[in-house]
Amino acid sequence: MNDFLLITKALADPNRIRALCALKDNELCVCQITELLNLAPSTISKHLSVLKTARLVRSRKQGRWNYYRLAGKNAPGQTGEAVAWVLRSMKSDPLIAGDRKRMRKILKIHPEELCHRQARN
Amino acid sequence: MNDFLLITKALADPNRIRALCALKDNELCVCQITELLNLAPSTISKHLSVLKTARLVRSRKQGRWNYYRLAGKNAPGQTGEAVAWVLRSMKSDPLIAGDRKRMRKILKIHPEELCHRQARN
DNA sequence: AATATAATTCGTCATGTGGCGATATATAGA
DNA sequence: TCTATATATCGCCACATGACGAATTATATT
Repeated sequence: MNDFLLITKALADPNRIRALCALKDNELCVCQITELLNLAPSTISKHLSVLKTARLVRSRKQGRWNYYRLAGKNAPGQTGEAVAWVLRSMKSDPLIAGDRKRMRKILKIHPEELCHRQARN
Repeated sequence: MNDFLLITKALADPNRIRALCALKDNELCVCQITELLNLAPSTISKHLSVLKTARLVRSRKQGRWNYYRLAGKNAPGQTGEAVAWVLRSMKSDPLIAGDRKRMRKILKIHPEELCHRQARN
């Protein structure tokens, strides 16, 4: 029950759903998700930690960058199933579709350059 | 996205999960769920309205009693799928198992008698 | 019509949660 | 070693949410 509630609570926020969906096709670093959702980096970091605690995402540190990716379908417990459910449910969501479009542009910018831009603000 | 968040938010509370699971095998009135969860009737009513707004349950009024049941698998949108996911996830949960056991006893008491008892407290 | 009562709605309180900026941490590069 | 910087953590605030009891609503019974 506890693990299950970690998952449902993690899924009960629109920005976390958007982040999950953005991770569908790409492994992303914090600054890329920050750019997509237009929130403070600390907020994004917190959201990602909630998703990670629920085991919906995993992360990999490479240098100064922390890359997040979706938990695979072979993930333990109900997490793989949960991720699949979210992605299926959001398949034709207009907001998510817009995010996908914006993400394509963001992906063309190198993460390093992206972080530089954010630092200037 | 909005409908989806109604569902995930509805599922992000342990008492609502317990109520959903209790409805798996039986249509129940408010006083029966109140007896199971040991909360104020107004609290139960609110929880059920949250579940209903998310279309996870339906209700039927019969006299003074309001009976709630799970949304069927043919429910619109993602609700049928969501209910099935919850039930599957909770299949071997000890708290839910205890609830099932207690619910068997509660079901032996006629709802009318149950409400009378609660009124006395 | 008047009363009793199952459930809902409302008002209130305590707690949880999302957001931010400031600070801390860890790592790359000079 | 010292500096720069990508994230994470912390402290704070505004708002959302769960709980209760009181008041309201709707319906059965007298």
